[in-house]
Amino acid sequence: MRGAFYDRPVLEVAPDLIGRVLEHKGCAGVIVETEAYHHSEPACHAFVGLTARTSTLFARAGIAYVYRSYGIHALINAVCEPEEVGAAVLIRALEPLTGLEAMRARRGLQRERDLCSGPGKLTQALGIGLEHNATDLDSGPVVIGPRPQRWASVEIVSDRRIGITRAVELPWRFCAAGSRYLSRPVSCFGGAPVRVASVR
DNA sequence: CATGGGATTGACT
DNA sequence: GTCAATCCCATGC
Repeated sequence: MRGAFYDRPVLEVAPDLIGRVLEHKGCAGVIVETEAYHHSEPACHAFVGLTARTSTLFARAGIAYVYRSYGIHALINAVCEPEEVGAAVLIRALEPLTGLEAMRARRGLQRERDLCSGPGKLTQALGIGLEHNATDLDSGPVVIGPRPQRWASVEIVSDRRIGITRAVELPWRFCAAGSRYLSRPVSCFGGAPVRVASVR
């Protein structure tokens, strides 16, 4: 059923998104880094409860939560869990797959490794903006699709989340082990393999 | 209505 | 390593 993949505990969905493909208007990349956010912890926007801003986080699973960060960047999340739970997975980095020239044009640089190696970078590269807030991630225009064959099995490591000041101790960042396209290397404090994903 | 703080990035010392 | 850009929105008066 609609959004069923996302209507689960956010700590299950976040690692399950590693290896899947984020696509918009012919530009696509493999998700190699995610972070989980849940209304029970203060780093999550939904911690303050239901407001105009967080209404998307408390909406149905399977839609995008896109918000402006530092007045400049658009960050995209996948909304998870039932409607009474404010939770989402932040997409933090992609390995570029298709539409690299359009990505280079939007980013204004050439180096493949720099195109999507950060949450603000990947939205710029794919042309994703605030207008995509609350849009459906199965029907588009921004779509998350299944894992390509070579990503059917991928080792995932967990780590502390990046760039936050509260609930810093939670190991809710998930990365494809050994990926060269992460926003930052995996810290020496995290790094234990959490699981090997299998085909769904 | 005024204020302050970011789930960031890129330029610069 | 430091720091500014820039704007949405939650909060408080």
